[in-house]
Amino acid sequence: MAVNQSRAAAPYFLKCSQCSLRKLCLPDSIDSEGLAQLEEAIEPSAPYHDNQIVYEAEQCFDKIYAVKSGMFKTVTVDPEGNEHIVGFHLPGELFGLDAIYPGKYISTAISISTSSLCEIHYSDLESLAAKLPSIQHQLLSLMSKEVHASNALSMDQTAEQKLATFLLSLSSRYKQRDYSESRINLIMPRRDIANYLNMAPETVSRLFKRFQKEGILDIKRTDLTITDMRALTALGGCTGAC
Amino acid sequence: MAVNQSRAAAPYFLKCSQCSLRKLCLPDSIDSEGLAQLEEAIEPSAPYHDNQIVYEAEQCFDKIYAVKSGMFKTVTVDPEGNEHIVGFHLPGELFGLDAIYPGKYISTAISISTSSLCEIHYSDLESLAAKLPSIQHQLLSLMSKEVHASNALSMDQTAEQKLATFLLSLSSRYKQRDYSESRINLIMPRRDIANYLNMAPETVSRLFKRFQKEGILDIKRTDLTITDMRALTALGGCTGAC
DNA sequence: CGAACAATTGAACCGATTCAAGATGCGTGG
DNA sequence: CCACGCATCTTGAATCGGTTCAATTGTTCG
Repeated sequence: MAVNQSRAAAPYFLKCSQCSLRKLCLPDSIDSEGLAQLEEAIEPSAPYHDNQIVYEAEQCFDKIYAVKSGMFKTVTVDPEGNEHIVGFHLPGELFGLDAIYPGKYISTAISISTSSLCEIHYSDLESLAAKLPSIQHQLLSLMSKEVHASNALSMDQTAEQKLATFLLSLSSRYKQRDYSESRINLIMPRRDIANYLNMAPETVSRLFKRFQKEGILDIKRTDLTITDMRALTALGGCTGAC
Repeated sequence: MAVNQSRAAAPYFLKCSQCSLRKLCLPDSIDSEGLAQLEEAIEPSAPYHDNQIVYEAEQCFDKIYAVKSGMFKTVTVDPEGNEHIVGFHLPGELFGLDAIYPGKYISTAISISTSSLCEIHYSDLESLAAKLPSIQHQLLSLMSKEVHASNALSMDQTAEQKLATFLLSLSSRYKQRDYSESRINLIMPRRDIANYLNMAPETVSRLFKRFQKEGILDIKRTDLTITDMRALTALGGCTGAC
């Protein structure tokens, strides 16, 4: 069932003033004036249903987004028309930052389930960052983090390692937002997981089966329970920075 | 011969005040006072010989670096002791930015040939960025660019596509710095190219041979000449953002 | 219930790696 | 200046992980 879904509706994310964008001020900001300015700049968006577009590739870059609930994916389309999923975005995470350099979105952002967002104009965020060092630092830090995530994915790994690392990543990201780290709702289809990890859906299926046989996890459709975190970590190898 | 090497010694890079870090102010800064402050913060480093370490993984993060001449590589080592090359850094490029988030270097930076650097303390850069919006923007823009580069590498591609894209990347990066875009000095060993692209050195060798047979390029040891840029671009597919 | 789509499973296939050998280039010392 | 030795690069043949193709089962929803 919708394990995370239900948590996503928790009070914490209900008011935009408390959405994850506010965390840009944290952990060290005591500047309440700046905090107020930040909250002023943040706008809640209308709720999204399944498979709705937030922005499209090539579109002019103006805002960045924070996930309040549900899940989003960002996808690129190469000249031959093949889609490639660049990332999944969980509650509490930002997306759209990769558009800063070209000044236009390079990917298309799409909701995966019933979801909600907060938005902020990037120009507002930049001027706030100039005023508040902690925001500037958090922003740069976040970008740095994204570089790591991308680098980790580009490492040469077996399909087994990639899937293990992917699950561990989801687990730790949910944990960080106070969701369960062992029970995860994989709302995205297998096809999307496979696409993101650059493998065939069949391979994902076979691996899930093997992991289950080995007692590492328990999966039924979208409902995943990690039963042996230690074993999964061992498979993943270099989980984080590496 | 050392095609790029000789260019690297051109006057433009001789004085640190004109090294690539200064470009953080560009293209739009007219704030000469800020420019002076930036130049103040930048320090030239002693020259590096082949295979010397700039910083090591796990070391505390304090400075970022700009390549003045030569070439550097950043490498990570996974738990099993396998090295992985994260990037090559050409004259005019920065490295060390991925250390912002963890607050420590996650890779080891090593000179590939006789090379030189400029350094800047990251704390100085952050405070300058807070004062000068153009620097802040350039910095964020650069980070955004790095995300793209990593994402491009993590795309599912054949060995052929990856090598073509790699060569095109080198070409365009050299071109951007006013070096030749068609004649490139591949000072790094085949082993390193292969490692960076996640393939076996043998595959790199075979591909170079094929590219040569197809009249796309002319390579002898480290001396590469791209003879058919159009064909190479076609092979590369989604070169840039994708 | 039945149609449409998603996930699973099995068998053939292919790209790239691995292993093993040979060729080439390069620095060193005679 | 040539001969030697070491390291890198190249080349060929066997192997393997993962994909592709094809068929089956399972799930969702009108």
